[in-house]
Amino acid sequence: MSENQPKVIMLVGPTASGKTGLAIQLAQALKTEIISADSRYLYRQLNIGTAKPTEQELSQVRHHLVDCADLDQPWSIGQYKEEAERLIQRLNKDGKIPVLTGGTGQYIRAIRQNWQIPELEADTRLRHTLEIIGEKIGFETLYENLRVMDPTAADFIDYRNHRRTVRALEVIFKTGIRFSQIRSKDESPFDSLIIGLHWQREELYQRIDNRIDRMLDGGFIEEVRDLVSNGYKEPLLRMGVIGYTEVIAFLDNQIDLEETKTLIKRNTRKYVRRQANWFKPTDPEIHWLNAQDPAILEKMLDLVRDHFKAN
RNA sequence: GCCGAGUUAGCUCAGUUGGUAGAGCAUUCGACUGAAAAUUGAAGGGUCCACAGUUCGAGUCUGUGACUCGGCA
Repeated sequence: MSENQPKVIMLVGPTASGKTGLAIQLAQALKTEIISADSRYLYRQLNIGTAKPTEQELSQVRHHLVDCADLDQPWSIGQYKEEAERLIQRLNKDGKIPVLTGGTGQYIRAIRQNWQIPELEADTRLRHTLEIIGEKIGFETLYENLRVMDPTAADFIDYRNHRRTVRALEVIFKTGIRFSQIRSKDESPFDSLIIGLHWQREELYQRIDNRIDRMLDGGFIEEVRDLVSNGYKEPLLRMGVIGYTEVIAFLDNQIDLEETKTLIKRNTRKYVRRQANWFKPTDPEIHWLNAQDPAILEKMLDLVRDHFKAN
């Protein structure tokens, strides 16, 4: 690793694994700051249901990329990567090794693998049009069109995945270039230490269940009711935020409270399993630590020392 | 005690006129380049309550037993 490579500590793990608290402790010990890698912490309007760090927690250590967007102006992977990388650079200039933490695997991987993301903002109208066409002519036919224009992209996109098919076509139509040609990976410009928090599934599921019960008893329903009355129902449903979707159904009298709880728990477990695809036990770069180890903070500090001592 | 209904995957249940079984949910694994807490693919898992009988062949028909749930006494 070269001397001038900006350094970053990534703290990853599934939802409810304890990242928030440990990141704060770690950042305090290292006198540094936290960069969130959570696609739902970005939005000011989302709080209890996303288990966002509390005011009190946020005041302990400087956090970045939390509460920086509005629900009606959603961020994206491209924007996230740009901002996060800028922050990593800047904090390094101040002599700090930032702690990048969050559960959005795509964001983390984009930085780790230095994804070159097509610089093309989402065109909601075009997407909508393509979806309508897909429904008319059949998504298989739409997909066949993609195969003709960009066979490579068709190879890595499942024809049943409408959303990805539509995005690929969107890029092709708007740029005239094949989707598979504009996206790429690159060597990471950062010297990163990646620490993962490991839990047994059963225990994690239990923690999640408890956390959801606490959210629902702790004002989550009121939070969603306020959002709905402030006109955020549409963006919330479109975005598909676990918890919010189910509570909206509850407020609309489509399901009762018991069912709401069950559904949120079920969907959160599914999310945990999807997250595990981004943070794999077999990933050679992730230093997995047992999340329940009482000495975990010391172990993290050891890892930091060992990893960065060379430079 | 009598009458009725039932017993099939971890759970809830399908299973057509007999040809050794399916769905949803759950569980597990995978994909992911400007919506990603999104979107999406795949897999594992059943001595079909037990025993006997009819039949070339029984989850399916017959008998007996066990258990469950209703109703009546």
